[in-house]
Amino acid sequence: MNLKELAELLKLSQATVSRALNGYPEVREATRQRVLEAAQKYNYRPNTRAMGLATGKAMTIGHIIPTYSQNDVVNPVFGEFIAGASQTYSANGYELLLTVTQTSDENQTYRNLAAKGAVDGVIIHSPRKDDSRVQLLQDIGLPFVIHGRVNDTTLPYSWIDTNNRRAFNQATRLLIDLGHQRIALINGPVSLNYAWLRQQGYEQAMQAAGLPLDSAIMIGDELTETHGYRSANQLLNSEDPPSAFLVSSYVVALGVRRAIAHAGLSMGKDVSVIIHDDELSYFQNNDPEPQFTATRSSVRQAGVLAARMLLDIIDDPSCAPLTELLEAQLTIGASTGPLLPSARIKH
Amino acid sequence: MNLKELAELLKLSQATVSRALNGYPEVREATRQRVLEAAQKYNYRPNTRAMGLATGKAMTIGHIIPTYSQNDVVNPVFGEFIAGASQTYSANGYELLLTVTQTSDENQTYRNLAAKGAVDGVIIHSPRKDDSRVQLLQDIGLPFVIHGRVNDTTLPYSWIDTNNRRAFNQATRLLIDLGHQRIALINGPVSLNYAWLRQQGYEQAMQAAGLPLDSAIMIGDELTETHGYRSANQLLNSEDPPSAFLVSSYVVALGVRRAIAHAGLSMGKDVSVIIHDDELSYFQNNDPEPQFTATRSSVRQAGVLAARMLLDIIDDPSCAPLTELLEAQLTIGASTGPLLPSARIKH
DNA sequence: GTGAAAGCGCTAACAA
DNA sequence: TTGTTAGCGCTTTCAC
Repeated sequence: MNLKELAELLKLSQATVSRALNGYPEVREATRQRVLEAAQKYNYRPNTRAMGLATGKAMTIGHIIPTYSQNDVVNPVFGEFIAGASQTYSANGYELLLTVTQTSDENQTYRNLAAKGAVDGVIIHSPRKDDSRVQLLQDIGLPFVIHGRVNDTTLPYSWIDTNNRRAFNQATRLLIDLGHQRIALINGPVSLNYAWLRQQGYEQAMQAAGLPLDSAIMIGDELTETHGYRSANQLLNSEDPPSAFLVSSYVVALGVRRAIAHAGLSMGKDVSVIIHDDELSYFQNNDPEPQFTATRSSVRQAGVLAARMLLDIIDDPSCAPLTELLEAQLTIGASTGPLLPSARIKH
Repeated sequence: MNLKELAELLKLSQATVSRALNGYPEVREATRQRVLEAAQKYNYRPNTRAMGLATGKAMTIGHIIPTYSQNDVVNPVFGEFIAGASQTYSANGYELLLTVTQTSDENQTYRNLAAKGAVDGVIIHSPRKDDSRVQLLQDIGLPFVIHGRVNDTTLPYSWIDTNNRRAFNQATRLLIDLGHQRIALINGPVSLNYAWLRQQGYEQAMQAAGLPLDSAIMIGDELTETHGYRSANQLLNSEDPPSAFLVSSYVVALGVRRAIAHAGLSMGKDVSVIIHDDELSYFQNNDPEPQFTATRSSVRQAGVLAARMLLDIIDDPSCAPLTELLEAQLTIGASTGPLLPSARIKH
């Protein structure tokens, strides 16, 4: 069923039917009712492409997920983030176009998307510390919001991010308070800005406590179990093994735990582990009630907000960049042995 | 830059330029070269919507992710699956439209997508044991492939799935071989078919060994850490606690481990745990070399294949349903104490 | 308050 | 081999 057929059926012009459907005021109320009913009855939906052609708007937002290596792993939080964004989109009549792209040809990806007129704006994922996409998108004139931030740029842009630096600063302080001096940081790839910020938070806490920084115990790589195992294994077998691990992502932590078990050490006794994960985290301690909070919902909320921001920008492209820094809620999962309730990090 | 402008620039008709670009044979080679160069130079990309309108094809595939509760969790494997599918799509000039929908209005979602002409076909995720979507999509006439299978239907349809029943049958057998008699199954929601199949595999292995089935130790719920903790905690504190856990997904396993620690038990000694996870898994034992295989790549591969199948169906709608059953590769992660190398499950 | 007609950017008959 | 023309389904002036 298309407009023409619907109009013929109603013995009205396409124009009137269109106006009635789109809420234009000049349509007589009785007519509108008639149109609405018929549309309902015949399950009429305006054709997206035709509408887009006529209005010049795609009513579509692109989400672009870069993969940095051939078999790169997709960040598990994407699912939640996108679920949140999707909610905002459908509430506003937008659709979500997902593109997975290799870093090598990512510039082309953005250019194509803009040139094809496939999207009205994009959300950028996994920003690097120094990311040329900010410049590129501003050149193209495609509205965008970054999920995360870029470090090495002076250009203004819109973003939403969790406070990674603060979260890691606090987690490091917690381990220091527990008496640890040699704390390993098992991180994501430091070329990605979130990992860089996490490292900064760690470094600041260490320095503030007068503890030395040792690049040998700060290891960044893809968020895989293998990374966790290899890194922890290597460190535990080194001359001067750490007494604690601060780990990005519970997937990596699975590997760290395995290495600890493999070394015959007892977690929470011989060695402490703190996990930060955007998606899932909990306190592991001896409370009778589980101290658990999933932060999945906050990642989803970030998606909702990011989408909202982007739609606002599209509405008013001249508006100043929008930014949003979310404090991580209870995102520290710990297996530290003598973890005291008072030491718990609330955000 | 659009077709019209490009054609004027080249002093050719739009038709000729279009033909040159689309590889029609009747264009003179010299002309084609001229067109191709100009297109390249001006970074011309045909407008997707206009093309779609003219051809009647959307060149877009929809992926629909149902959420069953308000704050349902998005299955972490979606990311990998979609990354794989995306690869197939871009190689064939298709785009990926992602929709997250509530189960309550999911029928409308599919109807809308079809009526709006937004997609040429869809991939269905998270099929239920008895899923009306098969019937619905066949009624609508929208080509589709299911990621997973539906149990209670006689209708033919196309699907790709991992062999969940077999994986859980083997995992259960492994635990039985290790001497366990009371094995708890901490599963996903049994209304979802994958969980149902996993349960079947478990039940068959138990029955084949002459062991009783006890519905009190088969608990299905959302794949969250909380589910794992609560279920395991309850079972460990019951009159007749299990000596082993077979767990769907490592996220759930995190909770199970926590409950075990909380009960003062030692994992792999007092109690055994086997984890099955489509996305990530490994053997945890005492081998010097980590026995680890990530199956993320196989989920991604499933995405590649599913997309390929769907495009084939769209090409030839009259073809017979395509199906693909993937054997899980080393998808059992174990923490079983006396796990012998010979007991390892290869697929 | 409603209709006729032009046009969004492209493809595909049909002509030449 | 190339050009002309008529749509694809919708919105939006401009008349009435």
